[in-house]
Amino acid sequence: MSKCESCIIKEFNSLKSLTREELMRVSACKTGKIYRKGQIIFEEGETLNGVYCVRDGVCKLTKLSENGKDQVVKLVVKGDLLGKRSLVSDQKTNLSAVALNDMEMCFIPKSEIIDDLSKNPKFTMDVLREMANDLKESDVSLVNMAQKSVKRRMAEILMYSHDNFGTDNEGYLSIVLSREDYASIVGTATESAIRILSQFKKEGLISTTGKRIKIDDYNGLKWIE
Amino acid sequence: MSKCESCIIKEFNSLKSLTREELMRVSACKTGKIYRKGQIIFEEGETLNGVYCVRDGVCKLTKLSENGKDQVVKLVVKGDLLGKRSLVSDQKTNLSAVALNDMEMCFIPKSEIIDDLSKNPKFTMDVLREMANDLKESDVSLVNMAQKSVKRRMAEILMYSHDNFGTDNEGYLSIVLSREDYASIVGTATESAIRILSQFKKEGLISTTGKRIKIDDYNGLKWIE
DNA sequence: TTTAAAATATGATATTTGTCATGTTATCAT
DNA sequence: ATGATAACATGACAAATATCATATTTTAAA
Repeated sequence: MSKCESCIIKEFNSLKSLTREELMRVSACKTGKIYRKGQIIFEEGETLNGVYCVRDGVCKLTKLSENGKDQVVKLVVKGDLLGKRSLVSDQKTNLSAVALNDMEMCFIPKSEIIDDLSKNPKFTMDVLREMANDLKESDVSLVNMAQKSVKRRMAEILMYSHDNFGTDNEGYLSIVLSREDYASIVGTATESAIRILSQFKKEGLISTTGKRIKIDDYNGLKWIE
Repeated sequence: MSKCESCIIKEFNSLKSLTREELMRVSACKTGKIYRKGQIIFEEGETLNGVYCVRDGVCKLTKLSENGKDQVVKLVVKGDLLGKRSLVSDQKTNLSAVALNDMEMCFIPKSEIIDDLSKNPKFTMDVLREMANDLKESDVSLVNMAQKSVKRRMAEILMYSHDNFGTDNEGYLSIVLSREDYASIVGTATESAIRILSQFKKEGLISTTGKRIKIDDYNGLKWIE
C-alpha cells in the first residue's frame, strides 16, 4: 500500500497540511479498505472512530427522514475526507455512507490523528476551512431544495455528475445510479424521478441504455426550469 | 459596555475557551453595535472582517435564490457567534444577515482574534465543534425541506419559535415575523404561507392579532403532516 | 387624523408532485 | 439458458402547491 508521505490523494484534503513526521506516523497505522458498489460504509447512529481518505470511487451520505425515506445529503468523492466530524465530537454519526461504485479508501484511526488537530495549527485551520466550505455548499443545497423544481434539480444532478465524474468511452455518465438514488438525491418520489428522466429522453436531452444515462443536450439541461 | 472576561453571553459560544488574557485583549478592541428590527447587518457578497457575538435579539441568515426569492438558511440567536466563516476564509460571505427584532451585538475584528485560532487549541477545537454542529443542523434542515410538507414545516417553525424565543405576557410568540418571512423560512410562496396560517387558525391551532401569533394547541401542531 | 402604501386575506385556477395500480424490462443466481 | 426478483415504466387519479387577481386590513408617513 502506498505511503501517505508520497500519496498524491492527500493533496486534495487537509491531510496535506500534516508534517512529514506526522504523515509517516499516520501511514504506519492506517488500513486500506475496499468497498464494493452498494456496500454500507457506516450507518446513522454508529460511532465512528476515525476518518476515511477516499482514494477512488464515490459514496453517498444519506439521512433517514421521519417519513422513512432516505435523503442524500452529499456525495463524497475521490480526494475527500469522510467522517471529519468524528474527529471533533464523540457523538454518533448522523449520516449513513453507502458506496455508489467500487471504492478504495484509507482508514485513519481517530486516536492517531486527534493530537495533530490540537498541535498542528496549519492542519486545524485546514480542517476548519474544509468544514466552512461544506457548510457553504450545504446552504446552496438547502436553497436549491426549497426554491427549485424537481425537474430543475434533476437536470442539475445530471450536469453535476457529468462535470465531476465524467463519461465512459461511449459518452455515458461514469457514475451509474438507480432511479431510486436519483429520487433520493433530488428529494422526490421514485416514480417522479423516473417520469422526469423519461420526459428528458422524449425531449432529446438525454438517452439511456438500461440504467446508464448519456447527456445528449447539455445546454438544453441548463435551461430546464 | 460590559467586559468580555465577565460577560455571561460568551459561555454560550466558543469565546468561552479563550484565556483570560486573550479575552481582555478582545474586550479592548470590540465594538458594541445595535441593530433595529429589519436592519441589514451584512449582505451576500460583502467581505466580513470579524465576528459578531449576539448579546440579544435574533437575526435571519438568507441566501438569494436564482428565482429571485430569499431563502432563510438559519436563525441566529442570543449567544451565537455570527460570521465564523470569515475567520477561516477570506472569501466574501455567501449569506445576508437581517435583524428580526432589535439586536445588541459585539463586533470583534478578525485581526484581533485570528491568531488565537492557531495558538489556542482549546479555542480552535471549540470553533470546530460549533461548525460541525452547524453542519449537522444543516443536514436536518435539508432533509426537512426535501421530505416534509409545507404545512409540516410551518408547524415546526411555529413550535421552534415558541420553544426558543418564548411568548409575551399575553401568550403571543415573542418573535413577530411577517408572512413573507414565514414563507421564506419554510420555503414556499407568501400566499401559501398565509393560507396555511389561516387554516391553522380555522382549526383552532393558533390565533392571531395583526401579525402576532399565539399557539393555542401546541400538541395539535405536533401532529400536522 | 387622514391617506397612501404595504401587508394580509381569499377565490379561482393552473401546475407540480405524490400515490397506487399494473405492466414491462433487465438482472442475477441457479 | 431460465425463472425469480428487482428495477424501470407508465396510466389514472389525488393532493399539494404556485400563480394571478382582487379585496380587505394594517401600518406608517404626511
